Amino acid sequence: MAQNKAQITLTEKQSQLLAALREANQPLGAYALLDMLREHGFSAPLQVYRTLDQLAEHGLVHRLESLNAWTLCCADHHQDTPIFAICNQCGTVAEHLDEGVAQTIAALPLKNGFVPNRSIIEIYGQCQDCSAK
Amino acid sequence: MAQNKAQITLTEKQSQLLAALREANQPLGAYALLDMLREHGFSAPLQVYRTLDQLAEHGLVHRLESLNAWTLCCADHHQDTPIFAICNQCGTVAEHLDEGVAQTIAALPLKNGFVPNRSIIEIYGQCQDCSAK
DNA sequence: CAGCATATGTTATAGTATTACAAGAGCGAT
DNA sequence: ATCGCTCTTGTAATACTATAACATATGCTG
Repeated sequence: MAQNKAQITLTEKQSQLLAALREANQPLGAYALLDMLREHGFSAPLQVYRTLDQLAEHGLVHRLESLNAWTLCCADHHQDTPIFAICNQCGTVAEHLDEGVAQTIAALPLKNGFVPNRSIIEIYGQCQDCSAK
Repeated sequence: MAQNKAQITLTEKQSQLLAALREANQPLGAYALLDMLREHGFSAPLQVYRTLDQLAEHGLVHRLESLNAWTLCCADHHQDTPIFAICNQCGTVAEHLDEGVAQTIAALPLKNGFVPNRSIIEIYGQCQDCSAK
């Protein structure tokens, strides 16, 4: 799935989309991205979805299933399941990696003969910054 | 959130919706439920969504965020985070509970000052039945 | 029963994602 | 070079999911 990011040459559209996500500093939906990118050659939802799929293939963005939104990958993981911590208050997302947790979860259904191949872990709560206020 | 299920008196609509989910034996989207329930007094999406919300409040159904679909709660957990194992092939969902995993996950972002209050864990793979074929 | 709060019904619309097909770009074989 | 093929990109239309806004009904309390 995820490739070595160093080797990747991005297309213009892919770069633009990454820049938009970086600028927003929080997850964005496909149509929010479209609005930001209309002046950079994006004119229809499908162009956004295709570019997101391409970036996700390269492991550069992740989809947050519970938000219908997309966020930058902030780590250099490959196989590991990312664990997202999403702040209810400010909306920022932190990406955690914990091989132990990922393996424990992957192994859990295995007890019942279930063979896992993709896990989604999204945790809602309050981030440190918002707790301090 | 989830109450003692023994005490709950269900409305007619709630019972019908639960029966539909039970019959399907797999997660269903709101509009699929609507189609099944048109002859039982449901005539608009909002009626389905409201009933689903009520049942979810009582802990009788869960929403699968990555599928935009709903499934019966098959256990009698209260606080614990349910872990869903979803078969890519046949679409059936098994609900697992593992306090250890739930706590490990809940504690993970805590290291960074993040205070979690709701977790979503959905694992895709192949179930035992489908593996055997 | 009047007045209020709560729940339910109905219509319209917002938000998210994909299908279907047209048009162009790259590439090997003749 | 150009034909035919494949792969990618563009565009329009539509399907799928969820909620807003308002009307109507139901039930409780004084």
